Amino acid sequence: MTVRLSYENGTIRVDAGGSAGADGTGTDRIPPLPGVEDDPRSGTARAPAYRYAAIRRALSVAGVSVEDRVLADRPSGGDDDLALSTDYDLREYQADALAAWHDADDRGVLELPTGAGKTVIAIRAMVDLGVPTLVVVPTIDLLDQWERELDTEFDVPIGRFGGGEQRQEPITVSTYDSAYLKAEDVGDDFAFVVFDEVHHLGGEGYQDIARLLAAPARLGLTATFERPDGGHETVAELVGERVYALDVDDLAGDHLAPYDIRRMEVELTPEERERYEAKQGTFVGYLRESGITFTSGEDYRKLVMRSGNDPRAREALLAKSAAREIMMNAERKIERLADLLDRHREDRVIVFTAHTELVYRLSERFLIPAITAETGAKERREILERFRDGTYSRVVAANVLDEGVDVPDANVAVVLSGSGSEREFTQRLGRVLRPKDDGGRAILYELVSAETAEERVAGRRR
DNA sequence: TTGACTCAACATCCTTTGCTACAA
DNA sequence: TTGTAGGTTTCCATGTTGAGTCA
Repeated sequence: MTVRLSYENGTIRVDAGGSAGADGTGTDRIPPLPGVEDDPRSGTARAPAYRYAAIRRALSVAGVSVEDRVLADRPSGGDDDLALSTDYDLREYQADALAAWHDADDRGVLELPTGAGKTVIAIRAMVDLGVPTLVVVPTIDLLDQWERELDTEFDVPIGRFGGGEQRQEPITVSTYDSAYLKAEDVGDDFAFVVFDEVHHLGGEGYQDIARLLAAPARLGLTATFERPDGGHETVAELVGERVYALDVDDLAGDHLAPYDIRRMEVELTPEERERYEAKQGTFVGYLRESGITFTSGEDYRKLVMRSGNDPRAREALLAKSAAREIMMNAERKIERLADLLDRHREDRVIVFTAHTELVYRLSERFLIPAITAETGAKERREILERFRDGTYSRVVAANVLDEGVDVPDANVAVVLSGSGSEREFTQRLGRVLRPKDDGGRAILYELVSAETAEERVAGRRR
């Protein structure tokens, strides 16, 4: 018996070759295959495309002969294997990471800190496999960076999905958004897919990108694999398990700058304290009265749902939000920031906050260029360029510089306020860890309002 | 080509206690 | 007596991004 595999709209179609089975599906003699189910509408059996590699393996184990048309139906007829080469030499840990990935059948996630050279490993993997490859990235900025990098490294045209262009080549870079829109059409055109910042793939909609692609070889890159919502388990199913992990401390002092984290507590002013306690009291009081207890973030979502038709729940959430704003934007943090900026007059400083309004206040008060979501692409480029060439020695930003932006190196970071997200914290720290020419240490200051919920928030992210 | 706009998607959003009704 | 679920079929607010549309 021969089983025929082909790609159809994001699925792998499975037909028993030659004669159809008695039930008309043509699948009655096929051994059980991972993810394959009967599809009565088309009278065949099929599985989500991401199961392709597992199906191949199962058929091989069962000793079934296979007529595989999945990747062969590409425009080029499958004859487009690429002769790629690279001049990059991998560092020892990069080579170890790549070897671990190959050992896992060319699947899996590498968790390495920002600045560890994840791109280089991916390029080497592309050279090793020499097959059509799709690279998926979260932002236009990263799209540009990858395109430049691949263009310099390889002697083949680089395709691009995103930022207003839809140009496909054997090696193509795409945003997650464009990949989501095109995955069904191009799902059988690539034998290898690289997901940069792969934690994004845990998002509800983005998961479909990986499901619709047939590419048997899959590489995920991230600095922070685990997601608070457990989405990394889905990522592991779609891309492969985490096969190699290093954290910042494994590389600090060697390939990354040595660093110190200094937490500084500031007191709320009496007026802030009064407002904070009132707002926080409204929130906690509501929880107590309505018998709501928190064991996880899930419970918070339930409260949010409840607020849709319970005015008191809504009032409690608004009070919580106001309390958060008071502790995060405390007046004495700004005074402390003034001291720090004074102390680090000779250094390159990035100030991070959680609220845009505070960014503009700090920008006015200290005459520092500001970057928020409202800052246009052109202006943002100019500010970062001047920060890079030394015209500016400090920048204040909301959450925009956390990820996916090529930020010039700094050696001091001041986190005025942030979420409890471990990812956000790791990314912010990563902004000061590029090795210094003089071998100097990087410093991250974390300003926390004493005796507020912020102490717990700050504890959660570390 | 650029810029302004809208829209959709994603991420974070959290407390220190122990009620009430119902099923097994 | 003990164990368990708890509004049903999302979304209080803010920040950020990419895609698409239109002038």
